[in-house]
Amino acid sequence: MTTVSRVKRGRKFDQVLEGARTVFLRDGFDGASVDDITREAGVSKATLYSYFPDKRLLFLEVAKGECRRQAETAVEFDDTDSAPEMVLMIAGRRIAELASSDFGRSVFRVCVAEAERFPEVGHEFYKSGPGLVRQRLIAYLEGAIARGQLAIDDIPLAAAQFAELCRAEVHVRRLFHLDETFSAKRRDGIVRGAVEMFMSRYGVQRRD
Amino acid sequence: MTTVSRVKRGRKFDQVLEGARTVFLRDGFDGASVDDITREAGVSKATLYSYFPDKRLLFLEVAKGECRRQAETAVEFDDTDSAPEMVLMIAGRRIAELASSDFGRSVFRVCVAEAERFPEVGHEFYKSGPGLVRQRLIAYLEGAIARGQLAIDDIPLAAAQFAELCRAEVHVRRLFHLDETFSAKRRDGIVRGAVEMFMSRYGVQRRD
DNA sequence: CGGACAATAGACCGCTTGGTTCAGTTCCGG
DNA sequence: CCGGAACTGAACCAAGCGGTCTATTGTCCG
Repeated sequence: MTTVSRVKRGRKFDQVLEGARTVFLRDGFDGASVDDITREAGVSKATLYSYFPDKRLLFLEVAKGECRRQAETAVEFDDTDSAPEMVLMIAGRRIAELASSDFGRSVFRVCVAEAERFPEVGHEFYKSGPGLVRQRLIAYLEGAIARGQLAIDDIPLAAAQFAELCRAEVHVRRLFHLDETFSAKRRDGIVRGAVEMFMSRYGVQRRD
Repeated sequence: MTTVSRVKRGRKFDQVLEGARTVFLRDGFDGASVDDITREAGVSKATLYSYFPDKRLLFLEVAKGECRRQAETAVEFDDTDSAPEMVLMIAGRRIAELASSDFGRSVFRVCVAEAERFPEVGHEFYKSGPGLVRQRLIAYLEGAIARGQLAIDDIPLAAAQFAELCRAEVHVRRLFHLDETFSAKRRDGIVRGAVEMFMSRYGVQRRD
């Protein structure tokens, strides 16, 4: 049971955080009023302010939490023994999925909007999103090179390129509401294009 | 004393727009107060409101103007007869420059932040930025294919891929303040990587 | 030179915001 | 079932907001 430090101080702590999450991701920092948040959380203002000294800190807490959630959805590389085409296809799908999801879009939007005012949010976002993906891709690519499956000189660049290719169009068009959804099919086409391009540049042997 | 005998109506119109531009790009829509803008513009509130009925409309005007400015800086393709490597290298440099410039970053940030509240701003941004680049790239690629310089099946995808490759890392790292500047050298490296990748996928003949 | 009139500065208004306070209510372990 | 901590709801505050209004300035033309 979570009886240890749980019940100590704050029965409604999670409610507050959850409400803040909803409202901040929907309306941004300025767009969200504290009253909105309390209403959404089903909690009184005094309760909210008993947990968080001010709106700023509450926002930072939420933002960091969302970045952590984002990190959890990031790519992982398990079956590193398969052909790079397969591994990259699966990884690319994850990247494209996040880029086109409502969650990914909201977090991105809010972090971009507030990165000037809250630089730490910007860093956290990068570290838990694009940065983490990049890092894991690099690790995989190094392995694949060692295994003789790929030939890459500038590994960090290659990692960035692949990730960027998987987000091509998807990200931007979702951000600016040019497409409200991306079908798995359409996403797959883009990811396949990314893999083909990547392999034709860095693959050690041609395949038809 | 003003030696200028100008059109009476609108002496300070440009001042207002310029001040609004500065403040909106720096602080966003909510972050910018009308008083900030008048102060920056060196103009009174009544003057501002004699030109624009409200803050919303002023913002829209500024946003559209910035998108237009952005469009002016977009790639153009003149010397379409050179080798694709050269043409793409030059185009890619332009893309990477805009992505890493303060101007490009500010406009992007503000448009992302407000695309929810002002959908037209989002559309305008896409149309005058990534969309325009994409469109011109497509036109160029079609020509290059006709000339037998390239072999591409999905042209729009290829265009998106190239643009995205040129922005790899640059854009994201600037957005979230991981790098305050990108040297021309570093940018060139990324663009060169983009061109190499693009050519190894879509070039009709291999070159070493 | 002077009267008409548009452009201006900035005081002003109503309203919302973030944040505080407090008298009372609910919850829960002992 | 008691006592104290957690929670509530509403009232309240100062500050700042977008937007308006008026008194004043500057300019043009007869």
